[in-house]
Amino acid sequence: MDNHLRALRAARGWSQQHLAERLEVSRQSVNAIETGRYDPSLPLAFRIAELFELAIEDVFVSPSRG
Amino acid sequence: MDNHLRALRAARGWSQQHLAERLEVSRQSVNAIETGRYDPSLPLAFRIAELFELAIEDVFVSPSRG
DNA sequence: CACTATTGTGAAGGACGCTTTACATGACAA
DNA sequence: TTGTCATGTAAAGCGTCCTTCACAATAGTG
Repeated sequence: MDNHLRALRAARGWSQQHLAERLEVSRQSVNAIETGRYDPSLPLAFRIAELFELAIEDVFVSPSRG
Repeated sequence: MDNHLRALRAARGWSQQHLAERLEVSRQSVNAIETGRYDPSLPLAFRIAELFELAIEDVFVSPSRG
């Protein structure tokens, strides 16, 4: 599942470390999601969307929608 | 994380088995999500929202939003 | 009664999400 | 060169997601 996390983070000038702290996850988790190694859990996806004030569908891209 | 899956399914008169087949998961997975035993993965949450033609936020309720 | 449909749950196993610790790289400043 | 920051990745461990097989309980039908 694709996502726009790196672009959203870069647009705010945040490091992975800073984003991880705001999300209360490890820096490695942020990195893994950005590099597509795995998808976040649903609760973490909610926290990410809320932090960026976007809908989950605007952060994560369903494969069936391209 | 709370969700409205049971109500959405009931509104369409579907059994857990029928919903599970449409989502391509097991009946036990549907039951576990409905009874709150665990949250779905993000990809499955997308499939559920798409099936009901709703936003993920309209199916699953973030704890931080009550 | 027997039979079916629906739902809830348990156990065991595989794959994934997230952690901590750790090491390596490249960019940039002193 | 030395030091720091940001990033990428690996390993080990734990809990979660999802599976199959299985059994129980309830409700409705014959």
